[in-house]
Amino acid sequence: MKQLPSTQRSLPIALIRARENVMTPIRQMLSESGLTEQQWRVLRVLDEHGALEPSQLAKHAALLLPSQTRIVQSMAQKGLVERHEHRNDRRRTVIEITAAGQAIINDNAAKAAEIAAQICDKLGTRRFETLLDILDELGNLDVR
Amino acid sequence: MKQLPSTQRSLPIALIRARENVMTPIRQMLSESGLTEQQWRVLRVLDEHGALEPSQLAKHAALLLPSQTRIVQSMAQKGLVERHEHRNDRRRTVIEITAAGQAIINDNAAKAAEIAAQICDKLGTRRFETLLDILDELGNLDVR
DNA sequence: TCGCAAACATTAACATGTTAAATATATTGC
DNA sequence: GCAATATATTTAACATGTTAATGTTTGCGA
Repeated sequence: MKQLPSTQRSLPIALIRARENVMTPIRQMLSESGLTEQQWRVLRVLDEHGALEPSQLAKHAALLLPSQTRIVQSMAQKGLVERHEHRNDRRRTVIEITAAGQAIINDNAAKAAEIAAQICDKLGTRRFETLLDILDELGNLDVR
Repeated sequence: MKQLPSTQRSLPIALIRARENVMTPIRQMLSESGLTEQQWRVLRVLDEHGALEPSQLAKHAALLLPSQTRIVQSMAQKGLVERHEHRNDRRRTVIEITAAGQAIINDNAAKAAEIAAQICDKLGTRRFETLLDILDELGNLDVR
């Protein structure tokens, strides 16, 4: 019978720790704009892909729909995004970034890029790319 | 000026996706015992290290203390863990797994090991070990 | 001995994660 | 044209994540 791996060598725990550490400087940056990391992801995805339907946005931003619903609601209240309904098919709604949201992207893009670059440097570009490749594979594994 | 990386190649998002996928079968297993993944981590750490003070437990289980306080409280109510106070130094408290908690570990250890082994297999042992190494490094990076 | 600082831990408040149930809208079959 | 179904989204309820504020206890110095 297989042995349970030590918690020191547990993949879920290692993923949590890595994420926690990586997010620290990003959260620090975003707190000055009053954004959470999830709100920042929403803005970045909308900036990158343009207006999206909720489910597409959720896939790109790695959010579950119930969370995203709340997040988009509060962001709409702050004027960072807008919702538009399709005329004929009322099931379809798209979410779009506003000028105010775009401004936040513009204000923080350089610093965010620098933070990402620093992590890449400290890890080494080769290891960094390897990590992204394996994580991508892991995210697409059929775990059943 | 550096470019913001595409969200397709964003480390934080990749970490989230990977974790989400890895946790799916584990959550499925735990739901039958009525445990959350965090409660499972607490049990595993206590099983592995014996009684621990709150801050030590939090480090091993990758939990923030406020979350852990609530989790341990609810687990104590269910009889899965117990708190013991030091006689002389009332600042010090240790948290210990109970027989009922130990039973849950024993009931699920084999299946949890199998799930971990499957992921290792599907990714390939070599890539799996590389991933753990890089994640560990990333978790210990000084990100400032 | 009194008061105060340091170290931990808990509580509080709000945001998000997670699962299940409810809603809404279009499509299909009759 | 209407009921049943399928799909997409939102609500609801509870657990956890995150940061700030509040306790609590001990040890130290005036």
